[in-house]
Amino acid sequence: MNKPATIKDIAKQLNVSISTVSRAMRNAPDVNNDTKAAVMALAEELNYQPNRLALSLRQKQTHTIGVIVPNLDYVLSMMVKGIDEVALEAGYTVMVCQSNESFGREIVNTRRLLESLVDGFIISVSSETKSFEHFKKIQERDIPMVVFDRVTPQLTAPTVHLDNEEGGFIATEHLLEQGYKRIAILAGPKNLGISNSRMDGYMKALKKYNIKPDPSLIIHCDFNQDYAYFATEELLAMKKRPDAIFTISDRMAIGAMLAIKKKGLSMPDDIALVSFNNEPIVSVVTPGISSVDIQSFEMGKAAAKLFIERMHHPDDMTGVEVVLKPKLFIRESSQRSFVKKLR
Amino acid sequence: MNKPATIKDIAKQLNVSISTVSRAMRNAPDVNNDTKAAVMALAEELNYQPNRLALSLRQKQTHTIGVIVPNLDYVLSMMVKGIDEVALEAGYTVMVCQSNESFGREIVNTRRLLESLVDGFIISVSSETKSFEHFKKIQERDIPMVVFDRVTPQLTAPTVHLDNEEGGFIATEHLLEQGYKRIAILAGPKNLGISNSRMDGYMKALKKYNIKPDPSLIIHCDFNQDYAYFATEELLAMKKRPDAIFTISDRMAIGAMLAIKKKGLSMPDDIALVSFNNEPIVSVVTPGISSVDIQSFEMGKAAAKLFIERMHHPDDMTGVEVVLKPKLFIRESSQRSFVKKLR
DNA sequence: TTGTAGGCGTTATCAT
DNA sequence: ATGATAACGCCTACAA
Repeated sequence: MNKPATIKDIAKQLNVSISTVSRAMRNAPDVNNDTKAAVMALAEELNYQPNRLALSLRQKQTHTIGVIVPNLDYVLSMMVKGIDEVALEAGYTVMVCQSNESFGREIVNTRRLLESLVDGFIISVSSETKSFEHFKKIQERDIPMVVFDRVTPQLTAPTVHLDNEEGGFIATEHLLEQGYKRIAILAGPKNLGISNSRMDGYMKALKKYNIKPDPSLIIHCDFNQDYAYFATEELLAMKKRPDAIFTISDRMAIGAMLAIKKKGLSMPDDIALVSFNNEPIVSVVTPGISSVDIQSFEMGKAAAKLFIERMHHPDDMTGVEVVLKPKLFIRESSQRSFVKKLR
Repeated sequence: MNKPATIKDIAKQLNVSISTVSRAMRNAPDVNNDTKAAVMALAEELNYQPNRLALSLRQKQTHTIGVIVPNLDYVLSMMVKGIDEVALEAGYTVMVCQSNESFGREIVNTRRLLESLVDGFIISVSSETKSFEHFKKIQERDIPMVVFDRVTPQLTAPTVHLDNEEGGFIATEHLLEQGYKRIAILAGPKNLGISNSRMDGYMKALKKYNIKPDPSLIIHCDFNQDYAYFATEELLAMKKRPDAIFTISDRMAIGAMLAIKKKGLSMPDDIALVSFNNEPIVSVVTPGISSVDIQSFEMGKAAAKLFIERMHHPDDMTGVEVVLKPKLFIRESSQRSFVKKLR
C-alpha cells in the first residue's frame, strides 16, 4: 500500500518546488539551511528513498557491475567475494551471473546484463567459449570490461590473472626435485588458456631437467572429478606407469587420488600428486595434497580495483595486465620419504 | 561512441511517430504490416535494444530478484544456482549479495537492493542476525519476500526449508542403531533456527531410545572448522568421552575429524561421526563421513518457484511453507564393524 | 492505422 | 535562494 515517497510529495507538503527539494537532498550549497533542514526532516519521516531507476535513466549509469563467471565453485566464489568487497566499497552493486560453463548461457547473460544497463563487466570466460563476439560487442559500445582468471588473447582488455605458467613450473619442478621422473599431467580442455599455460610451465620444468616429455603422459580432460578418475586409472594401467601426477585443479586431484587409492597404491611412495588451486579440501584429505595457491580472493579484489580504475580512466587501458604470483603449498602427497629418495 | 539507438531514432529515420514504433516493436495488433516490417528491419540494423531502465521506471518493475545469502560456500552456491535456473526461466534476473554472516552487511545489502528497485527478495538470514526490522520494512512495503533455508519464526513469510528436526533425528537414530550410546553434538550458534531444530531432532532420538541427554555432550559453537576442532579436542579429553559425535555441518565435521585423527583415535571404532549437508568433501576424506543430505539445489529451485508464485499471486501467502525431506547418506565414519557391534 | 500528449522520478539549465 | 521547464526512453490513453 505504501507507495514510496518521492521528492514531489515532499515538495507538495512543504510548499516548495521540486527542484528545491532535489537540491536540499543532495546537500547543494545554494539552499537555505532552514529549508534544507525541513526537507531532511520530512524525508526522514516519510522514509524517502531516492529512486535509483530515475536517477540512472537520467545520468545514464546504474552503478552496477555485471559479473559473469563459469560457475560458483570454491575458487570462483572466493573471487566473487573479493570483487564484491571492493565494489561495495566503491559504491557499486554487483550482479553475478553463472554461465555454467555454457557458451549459450554466457551469451544470454551478456545480453541480459547489457539490457539491465550495467555500467560495465567483470568476466571470466566459460570453458566452452571459442567465439568472443558477444564480448566484443560490449567493447564496441565502449562499455568497460575487465577479464579475470580465465583470460584469452582473443579478447583485448585489461586483465588480471595468475601467472599460470609459473604455477605449472613450480609444481612440476617440485616433483622433479623430489626425484620423480615420469610425471604425468592431467591438463584441462585444450582451448582453455589457463590449461595451456599450466602445461607450458610443466614443459618448461621438464626441459630444465632434460627430460623429454612423453605424449602418453599428457592427458587433456575436463575439469571434472570423474574424468580425472578414469584418466588416472588409465595412467596407472600403463606398462610403464608414471611415478607422479600433476593435476591442474584440485577437483581433478581428488579424482586422481581416489583412483590411486582404489588401485591400492600409496601416495607419495608409489606415486606422487601435485595439484592446483589450493582449496581447503586438499588439506583435509589423507594424505594432504600439495597444491599451487592461486590467491582467489586477492584476484577478485584486483579485478574490481582494475575495473574501478578503468571507470575513472576513460583512456585506453587495454594493455594493462595484472599478474599474480602463485605459491606452492607442499603437503604429504609429494614429499618422498628419505629412504625412498635414496634408492 | 555508439550511443545505443532508441525508438526515437527509429521513428525519425522512418518518418513515423514514436508511438507507432513502440507499438510495432511490441507486436501490437493494430499496426500496419508494412510499417511493422520496416520498423523491425531498422531496429535490427541499428541493433536496437529496449532500455530496461525506462521500461522499469514506467511499469514500476524491474524483473530483478534480490537474493541475500550469508555466504557463497558450497551449499549456498548450489542453492543460488537453483534459484538462478528457475528465475532465468521465468524471465527474472538475479542480484546476489553476500552478507558474510554480518548483520550490518545484511542491512546494507537490503537497502541497496531496495534502492535498486528489485521486484522482491529471496533471503537466507545471517547467523548474526537477531533483529529483523530491515526485513520487516520490506514486507511493510508489500514487496514479495521468500525466506529459505535459514528461516525464523520471527519473520512471517512464505518459506522453504529442510525438515531440520527430522534430519537431526535420523542422524542420531542411525548412531543409536549402530550401538553408540554417548553421543555428543556440535550444534551451531544458539539463536539460529536450523541449529536448534537439528538439536531438537537429536533430543527426540535420544528420548526414543531412553537415553538421558548429557549437557556436557552438547556444545554450541560457530559453523567453523577451527571451533569444531577445539570443541572436539575438549570432548575427547573428557574422562568419559563420547563414543560418537553428530556435527550439524560438514565443515564442523572436518574439524572434528582432524581432531580425532590428531588424537590417534580411529573412526568409527573408537568414535563415530555423522554430519549434515552432504557436501562432496565428506565422500572423499578417509574415512568417508556419513552425512544428511539437504537437497541444496532443489531448495533453491523451490524458493524461486515459490517467489514466482507469490509474484503472480498477490494474495496472502504468508502461511505457505515448503518443507524438504532430508536423507541420510551412510559412509564409513559411522558404520560400526560387525565384531565391535557384538561386544 | 497512426499521431499527440502526459507521465514515471530525477537532475540540470535557465530564469527570477 | 528558489522556481519553472525540458529531458532521460518508454508506454498508453485519447484523439484524429
